Amino acid sequence: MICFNKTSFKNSCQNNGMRLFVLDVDYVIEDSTPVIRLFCRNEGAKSVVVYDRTFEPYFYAIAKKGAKSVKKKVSSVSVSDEKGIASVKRVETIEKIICLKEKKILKVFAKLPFDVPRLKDAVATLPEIEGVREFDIPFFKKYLMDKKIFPLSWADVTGNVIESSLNVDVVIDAESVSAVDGREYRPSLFAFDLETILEDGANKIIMASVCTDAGYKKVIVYEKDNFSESIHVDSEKAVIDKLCVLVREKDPDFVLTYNGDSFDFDVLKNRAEEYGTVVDFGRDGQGVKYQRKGRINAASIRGRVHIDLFQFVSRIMRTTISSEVMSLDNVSGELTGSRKKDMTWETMIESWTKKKDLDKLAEYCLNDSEITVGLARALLPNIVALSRLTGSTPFDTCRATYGQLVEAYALRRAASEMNIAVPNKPTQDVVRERMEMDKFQGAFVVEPKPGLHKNIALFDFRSLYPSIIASHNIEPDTLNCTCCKSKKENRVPGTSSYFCTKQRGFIPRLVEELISERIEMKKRMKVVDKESEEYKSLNAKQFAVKTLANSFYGYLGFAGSRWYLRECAEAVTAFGRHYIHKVIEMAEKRGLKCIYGDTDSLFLLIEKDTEAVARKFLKEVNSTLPGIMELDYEGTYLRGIFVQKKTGEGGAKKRYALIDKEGNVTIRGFEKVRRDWSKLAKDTQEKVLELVLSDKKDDAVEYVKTIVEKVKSGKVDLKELGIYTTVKRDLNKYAQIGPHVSAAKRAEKRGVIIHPGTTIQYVVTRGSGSISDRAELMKFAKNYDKNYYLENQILPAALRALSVLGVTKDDLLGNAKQTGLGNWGNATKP
DNA sequence: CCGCTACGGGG
DNA sequence: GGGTACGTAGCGG
Repeated sequence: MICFNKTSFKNSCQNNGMRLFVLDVDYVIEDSTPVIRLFCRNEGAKSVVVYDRTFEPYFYAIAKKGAKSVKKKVSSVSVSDEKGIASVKRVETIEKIICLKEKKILKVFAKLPFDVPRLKDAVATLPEIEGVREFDIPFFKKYLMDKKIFPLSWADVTGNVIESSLNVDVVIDAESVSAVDGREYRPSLFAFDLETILEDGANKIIMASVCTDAGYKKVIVYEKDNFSESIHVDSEKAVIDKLCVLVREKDPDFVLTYNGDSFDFDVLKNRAEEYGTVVDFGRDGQGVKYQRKGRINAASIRGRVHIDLFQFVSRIMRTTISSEVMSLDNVSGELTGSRKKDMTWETMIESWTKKKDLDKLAEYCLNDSEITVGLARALLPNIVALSRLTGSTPFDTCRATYGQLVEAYALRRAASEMNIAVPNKPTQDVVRERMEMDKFQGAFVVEPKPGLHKNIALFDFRSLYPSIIASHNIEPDTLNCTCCKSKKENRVPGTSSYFCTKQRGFIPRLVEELISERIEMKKRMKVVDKESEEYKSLNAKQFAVKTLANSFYGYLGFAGSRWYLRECAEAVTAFGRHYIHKVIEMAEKRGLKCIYGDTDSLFLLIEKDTEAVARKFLKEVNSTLPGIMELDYEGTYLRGIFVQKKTGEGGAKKRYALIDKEGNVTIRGFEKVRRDWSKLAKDTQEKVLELVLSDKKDDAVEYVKTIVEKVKSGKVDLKELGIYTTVKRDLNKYAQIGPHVSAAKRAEKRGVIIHPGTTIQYVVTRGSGSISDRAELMKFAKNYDKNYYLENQILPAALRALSVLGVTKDDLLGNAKQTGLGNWGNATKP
C-alpha cells in the first residue's frame, strides 16, 4: 500500500469534505445493514473507498381510490418464507407523477435490498393497493439516482476515516455525499492479453503481456526467449501470480481487454483454480467475479473497472464501424490505423510446440496489449461520455445494449429530476407476448434500381426518428388523449390515431433536449481547434447524445421496455414513410430519379450540374418541412453499383458500392470480410467491385474468367480455399452435422484431437456425396472440388456484383456449354 | 413458411 | 439478487 498520511486526510475530510472522482459502485451487507461502496480517486490520485450506510431500500405503492387506512395496513406487511422474515420498516406518503398526473402515493421502506422484491409482492396483493413501482431497480443504481451522483464525475464527501481490509489508501465512513464539479481526471489504463494453447481440453497460458498508458510494457514468459521486454518466470502459475503483482503495483483504474469477459478472464480463472491460486487483480483479495449479463458473463474486479472493449464495440459501435467482423485487428485498424502483427494461428502453435521463434511470439503478444491501449484511447471518450450522460457505471456502459442506455437515462431523468414514478419492467410473460405479435410495418425502402449509375447525390434526414418523436409528441401517455379527441391535428398518417397537442410528453421532451444539445455541440465544434482536448471531448459527447437520441425509437418498440407501446413505434415509422415519400415526390416532379432510398436517406440521379441542382433541391425541400425536421445533402458520388438482396421480410436491404471524385470506395453489405468465405472468393469480389466502379466492366468479367480458369485447372493453392469455422462443442454432441463438423470428425478418426473452441480450416474436396461428406481439414486435403468452389464461392461472390450489369454465369464461364462439371441448375440452361 | 440450432470475439 | 437480459443467419423439415 502506498504510504499515506491518514491524519491530515482525516482532518481535511471532517472539516472541508473531500472531492472524489467516482469510478465504480457496489454494495455489501454489514451487520444486517446495506452499505453502499463508492470506489474513487481523490485529487491526489489516491485510492479512496466511501462507505455510505445512510441509504435505505424502498419501493412505491399506489392505493386504490377511496381505500381507507392503507398506510397502516402496508406498514404491517411482513413476509416469512424459507429465506427468512422480511417486514416493512416504515411508510411515508409522498407526491409523484404517474401518467403525467401528480398523485399521492406511499413510499415503503425495507431493511435490505433483498427484501424489496418479496415485500412488493405482499403489498401488491393487498385489496387496497392498485400497483407497486420502482421495486425493480438495482440498489446501487437507485442510490446513484437519488443522490444525483454520476460515475466518472466528482462527489463531495464528509465523514470519518475507518480501518478496513480493502487494498486501498483510505476508507471513509460517509456522513454526507453530494455531486460537485471538478477538473477532468483521466483514469489510468492497464491492458493485458494472454496467449494460450489448447491441451487436454483446457486452454493453458503460454504467456501474458501487459501495457499501461504510462508506457510500461512487458511480456511474462516461462520459456527461454531473447525478447527485450520479456520477464522470465518458471511456470504457468508464476505467470498468473506475476500478472496479479503487476496489476496491484501499477494500481490502474481501468483494466482493459478485448473479449476478456469470455476469454482471458475465463482462462485466468480456470488456470488459477487448477493451481489453487486466486486472480487477485482487485482491492478485496476475492479474485475475479462473474456477473451474468444476458448471454455473457461479465468479469468484474472489485475496486477497479474491467473494460472489455469487444463488448462495447459489438454492442454500441457496431453500427458505426464498417467492418462486418468485430475482430481486434479489424476494429483497431479502422479506428486507430494500427493493425495486429501478422501471425497465423498455425505459425503460433508451431512456434510454441517446437520452441522456435519464441521472441516473435512474445512480440506478437505484447503488440496485442499495445493495440488494446491504443483502441481504448480511441473508444474511452465515448464510454466516458455515455456513462456521464446516462449515469451508468463505466462497467455497465461498456456492456450495455441500446435499450439499456435509454432505460438508464430515462430512469435518471424521470425519477431524480422530474419526480416521476417510473413504469415497471414488463414481466417475462408480457415480454413474450409482445415478441409474439406480428411485425409492424417498418421503414420505407425504395427498391434499388439495380445496375451501375453515374452522378449520384445522397440526401438524408437529420435524426429522422428523434425529430419525429419530438415534433409529433410521441409516447405511450400522449396517444389518443381525451383532451384532443375532437381535433384533426397530429394524426398518424394512414390511421385514426393521434398524439396530444396540449401536454408535452416525457419522452418527446427528453428527445428534443438531446437534439438541441447536439446542435449546440456541433456549433461549438465548428469554432474549436480540431486538435484540442475540447474538440475531442465535444465529439465524444455529441456521439453519446446522438446514439441515445437514435435509440428512443427502438426502445418504444422493444419488448423489454418500460415505455413500450407498439402503436408509438408504428407511428414513428408511419411518419417516417410519409416524409420520405414527400421528398421523393418533390424530386420526381423536378425530373430527378430516385435510384435507392432507405428509411431516412435517398440517392438521386442528377446528370448535369449535380452539386448546384442538389443544393437548390435541398433548399426547396427544407422550406416545406415542419418544425425541427430537416434534410441534409451528404455529397455526390461519381459511380455506384446497386444490388438487390432479398431478405425474408421487407424486400431489399442495403447492398451497394460507391466511388467518389477522390476515388474513395465505399462498400456496403457485400460479404467481402466474412470468414466463412474462402480468401479467393473474397478477393475476387473486391477486385470486381473496384473494376466495375472504375467503369471497367469488361475487365472485371475478364478477371473473373481468369480466376474461373484457374479454379478449373485445379492449380489454385489450397490455402486460398480454406473456410474457417469454430468447433463449439464436443463433436459427438452435434445434432446437425455441417461441413465443418463433418471434416472435424473425419480428422479425429485420423488421430487429430479437436476440443471445443478449436478453429478449423476446411476445404471441400473432390468425390461423391454431399458437401459434408467431402469436407476435409486443410492439412488432409489433397485436392479441391472445382464444382463447389465455382458454384458456391467464386461465381456467387462475383455475380453478386456483376449480375446487375447483365453479366450471367455463362459469361463468366466463357461459354454456355459447360457439361464436364456437372449440374449447373436450371437458371443457366442455354 | 416455421422452428431449431449455431454463432459472435478470443487462442 | 430491487432476480436471470441478444439478435440473427442458415438450414432442415
